[in-house]
Amino acid sequence: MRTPEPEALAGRDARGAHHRDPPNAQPPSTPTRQERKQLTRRALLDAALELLEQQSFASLSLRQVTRAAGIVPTAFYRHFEDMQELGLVLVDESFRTLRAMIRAARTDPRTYEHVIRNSVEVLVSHVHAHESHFRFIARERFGGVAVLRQAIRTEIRLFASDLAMDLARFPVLASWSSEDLQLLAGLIVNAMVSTAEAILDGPPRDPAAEEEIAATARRQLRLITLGVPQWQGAGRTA
Amino acid sequence: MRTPEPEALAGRDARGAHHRDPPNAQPPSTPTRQERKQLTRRALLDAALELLEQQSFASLSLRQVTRAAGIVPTAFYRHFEDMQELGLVLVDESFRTLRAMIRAARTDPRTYEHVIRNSVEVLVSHVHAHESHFRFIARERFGGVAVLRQAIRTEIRLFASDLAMDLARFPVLASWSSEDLQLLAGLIVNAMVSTAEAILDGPPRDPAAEEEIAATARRQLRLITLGVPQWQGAGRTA
DNA sequence: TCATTCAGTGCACAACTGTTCACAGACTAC
DNA sequence: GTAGTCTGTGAACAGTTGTGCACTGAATGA
Repeated sequence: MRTPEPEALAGRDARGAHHRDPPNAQPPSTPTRQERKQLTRRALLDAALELLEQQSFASLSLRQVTRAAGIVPTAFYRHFEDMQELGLVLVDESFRTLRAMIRAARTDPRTYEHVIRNSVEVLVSHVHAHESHFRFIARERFGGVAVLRQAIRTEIRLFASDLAMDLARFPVLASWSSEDLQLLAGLIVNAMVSTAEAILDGPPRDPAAEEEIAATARRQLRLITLGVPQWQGAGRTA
Repeated sequence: MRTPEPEALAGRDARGAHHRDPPNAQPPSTPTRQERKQLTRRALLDAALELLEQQSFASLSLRQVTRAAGIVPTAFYRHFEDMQELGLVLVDESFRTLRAMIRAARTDPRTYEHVIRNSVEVLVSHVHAHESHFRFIARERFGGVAVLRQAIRTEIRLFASDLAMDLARFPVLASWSSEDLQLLAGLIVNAMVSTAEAILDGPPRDPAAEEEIAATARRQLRLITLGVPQWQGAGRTA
């Protein structure tokens, strides 16, 4: 007599469609077949993402996802070969937003102080805007599923390389070797990652606690940048 | 017809006994009942630890553990109430070795350079000596099991506080507020954690790659310390 | 208009899970 | 020596899992 859960397919923000539609807000009254397929695909991804806030990917079952998405288990295979494939899509999605974030942060590369303040702000707001994505990444970075771990690691490395390139545009860093730049970028990425994790692990909606996390992040970054002018090859002898 | 796997109870290094025995190498020919209980308890913990190298705790089943330990599933309850309880014991064990590590590292607090070199070396060797413990911690720090996450977080916080106290003994840092010391300690712990994770995620037994990780760690720490003399309250305005 | 495509259904199966219970038998305490 | 304690056993349970298969019926393209 088990009641099917019809919540998902209709509910949730189903604005995941990639196709260009006229600036007409309403979704088409009679969606095409492909559109409806994309819709349930999104429903699956969103359902997984929501479930992943409370458990890790390794313990997430195909049936849980389909149940939450409002379809029958076997229909899953119309969209993904595997749970693993779904996981990889989530990794990809998550880093897409991350890249959007850093792109936003590097628009104004004036002084350190500006960049720090700006970057931390952008980071915090983006973490909130994509909480489930960030939580997913944080959780699976060292999680039990090797494929996801590897995918995430390469993405983070790419991210750090991007940052290193951006850093090279600062006058103080112009003369640095790319190796040293990577080092610095790695340090900054570490700080940012742990900041994101602190936000996610902190109290849910506590602006004060959050501002303190942000302040700590700013000060950490500042402390790092204070060492920069003193560097000039001194570290290479370490 | 399923063949029971008798490997575990006898095999593995079963030197987990806490009782004082005479410097007689041989284990007693007829171990007492409590001793044998401790032995299978260790077998359970070790089996779990070994399985956790390839999967996360959330996906680790009671039956897997008992199978690997060579006992029947129901016997598990003679030792632990729960899988969760076993997990908490593992957290405790892991941080016991971590604390031993920092204690070893702080024996020689002379100059930065010495301490950095020394600490990194100690870190690397300890990570290797207790690979499975470290991997377990890294994996579950943001894993799917809330209780473990919380336990690990408090332990790390304790660890950072310990470090902050140690740092206070350096002349350059004598005048720092405890808040600033915590900040610095947090930064260092971050670097060390990510170093440990890099070692665990790197190629298994590649001394060259590992020395490079260690070198990066040293340089990261060095860069951080370079900022320290410049600090003097400058960061508080951030 | 009609044949085809295909997202979603429903049933089935074997495998695995956590936990219960009564029981065996070796160690322990008296 | 004997009664009791307690670790490990084995069968059984209800529940969940991934996946194969034949199916339905609506959107699709000719």
